[in-house]
Amino acid sequence: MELSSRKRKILGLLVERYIKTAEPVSSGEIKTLYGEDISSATIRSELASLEELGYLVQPHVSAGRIPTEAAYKLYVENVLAGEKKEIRVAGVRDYLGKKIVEIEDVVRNTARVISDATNYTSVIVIKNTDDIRIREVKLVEVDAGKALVVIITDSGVIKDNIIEIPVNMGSGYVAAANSVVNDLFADKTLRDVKNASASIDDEMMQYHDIFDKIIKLLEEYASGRHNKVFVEGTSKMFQHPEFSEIDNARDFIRLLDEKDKLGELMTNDGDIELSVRIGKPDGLEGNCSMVTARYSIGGAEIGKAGVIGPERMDYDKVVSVLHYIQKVFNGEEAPDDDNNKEKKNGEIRTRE
Amino acid sequence: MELSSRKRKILGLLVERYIKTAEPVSSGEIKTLYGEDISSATIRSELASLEELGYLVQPHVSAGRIPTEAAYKLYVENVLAGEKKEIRVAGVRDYLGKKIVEIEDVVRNTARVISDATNYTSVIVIKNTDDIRIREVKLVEVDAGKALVVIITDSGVIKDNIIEIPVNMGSGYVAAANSVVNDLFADKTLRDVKNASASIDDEMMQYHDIFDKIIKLLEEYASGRHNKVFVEGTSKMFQHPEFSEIDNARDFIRLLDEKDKLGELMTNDGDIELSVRIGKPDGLEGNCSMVTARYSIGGAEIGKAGVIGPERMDYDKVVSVLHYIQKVFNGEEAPDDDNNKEKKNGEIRTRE
DNA sequence: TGTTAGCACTCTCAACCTCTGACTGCTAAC
DNA sequence: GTTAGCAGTCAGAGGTTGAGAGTGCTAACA
Repeated sequence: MELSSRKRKILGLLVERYIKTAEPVSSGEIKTLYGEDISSATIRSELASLEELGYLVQPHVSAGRIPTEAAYKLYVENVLAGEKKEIRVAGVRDYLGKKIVEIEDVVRNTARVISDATNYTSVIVIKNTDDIRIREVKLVEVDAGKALVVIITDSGVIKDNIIEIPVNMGSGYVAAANSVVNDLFADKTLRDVKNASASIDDEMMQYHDIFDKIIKLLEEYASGRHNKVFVEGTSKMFQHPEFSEIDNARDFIRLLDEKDKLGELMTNDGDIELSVRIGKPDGLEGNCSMVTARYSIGGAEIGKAGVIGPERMDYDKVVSVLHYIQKVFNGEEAPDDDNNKEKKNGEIRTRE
Repeated sequence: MELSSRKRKILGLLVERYIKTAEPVSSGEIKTLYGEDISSATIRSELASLEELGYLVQPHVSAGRIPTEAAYKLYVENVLAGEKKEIRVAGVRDYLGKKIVEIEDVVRNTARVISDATNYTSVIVIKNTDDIRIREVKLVEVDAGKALVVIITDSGVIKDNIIEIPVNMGSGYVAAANSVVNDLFADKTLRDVKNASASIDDEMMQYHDIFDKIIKLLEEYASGRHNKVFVEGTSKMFQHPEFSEIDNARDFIRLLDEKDKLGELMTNDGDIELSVRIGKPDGLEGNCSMVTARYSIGGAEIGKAGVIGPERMDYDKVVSVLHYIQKVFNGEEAPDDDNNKEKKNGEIRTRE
């Protein structure tokens, strides 16, 4: 169904207004915002028609209209199709200057920056993909019978864990195992390694046990069940009126609290560069929306960075911030001029 | 001020009742709980007197009484002085069986167990103390000019971080630095190391830079500003009626969200084995109390494990659970019999 | 002097009403 | 197709009322 240009403009104005005020928008308000001369009665009949099409609802008969999820969807399509505003965020590039750093620190900082810039809660998942290239695997003896496994990848140290090793094997054992393990793993992707696990030859049999353990570790790592999830700015939710509703607040906190589910939810949106999920239809309880961006360091996908907030989210701003962060991560530095273009009005273009 | 035995008994019953129901307790209710024959009028006059002493308040004139923070304090003293119930928690000993494991996993698991057992939100802080003994420091070259520092202590791998190292120093450089660093650091406490940092002799000067960086890292680590804070079971708060009040919920979430402050708060209670902080007088906004227990692995203090919940918290249960966890951590396994003693009644004994 | 029964009093809470203001949908005219 | 005008609807604020809960006080009693 193709919306008329006037309907699109009215719907766009209404969505933006509602995002700003969180109050139902009346025909009179839109008349003021519209610019050209048009009566509120005309707008009312357009609103009635948009309501029939499923883009608007009235909380009650004498109230203004609020957008439905369908309206947000249309609005977001428009935001994504349009040119992104450049919202440059202070402090990101500083700590990203040094390329290889402890990845968790980068992530935590980034999450905080995103949350502060958007005023929403931000979530970052370090995705455990098969495609990360292992640069080196180190075995470090830590205690009798225990060794620390450090896996160094293209994008930093992403995993360290303790495995048990045979005791009383002589002083050279760990060093030898180290070297053999490295031969097998270095410069392969996790995917390669998993496939190669069958082809261990006789000479290596004495390290079989260690191989098995490391491979198990890698598999567990790659399976995605151990996604690391970082949440920052939880309390920012209370700045938004929908979460004064205790039920919404509870659903929101529950979503963040179940980190496994959250990680799963964030990573299961396929190969989309920037995905937006809105409310119940997308599986989000408690009047929530979620915008997630895939991000990479040096070409390899590392995970997802996202923002969780009310359905009535400032998608334009959030998309811009995430887009900027994405660019910085990929090393495409943002231009240095400061003239942030403002969109003229909120007209929603339907996709042809 | 010494409370009469009857006052103590009444106050104890009232506190326990209120912990259970979250409703103001009336004189009639206490009459039922009291056992011996006593009229509600008598109880009323005792209640009036306890109110005058600051142990009780009335939400309004025709309501029952609720305990003040002072009353909780008295109650908690009684709980702490008494014999702890043995609340044995399933699942703790399993993963604690293996002594050296990735410490973060243990902590996360423990936090979850505590939260599930108590039905409150649990927090664990890995405290960065000067007293942990360094067993070994490993330098692992990660990239040109970058090395991973792994510090292995008595209680596991507690810190890993990346430092920059000089480039183009030849293949043996890192290995040599490794050995020199180890000579300096191995088998010392963080405190020792900090004091020794001045005494670097000439022969070691070429590694001066690396020393400095590692020491800086250790200092930063020991300064407590980088306490690692783990929170589990945030959404459990919503099971307790005080957090239907949106203001309380907000204060609670804010407390958990500011991890640095929270870590500071948890570790700044001195050398007390088990500390209880109740409400505003103890610096907790939003009708919160916090019970924290010092815990150690193999004698060395690792950090604090705690529970955060409403002032009206089941202190008895929480203290018991934390006490049990503490014992398991210290390797004193709990006895295997199942007869959990129930306290007879809630009489509060004032300290002599 | 401590304890008790009885009663008047106070206050909350829920139900119910009314009034006002906000917006709408509809209609008739342009 | 657009508009002015108007009747209709509803939420929310404010006020009233009655029931229920629980107290404090008093006077009598052991």
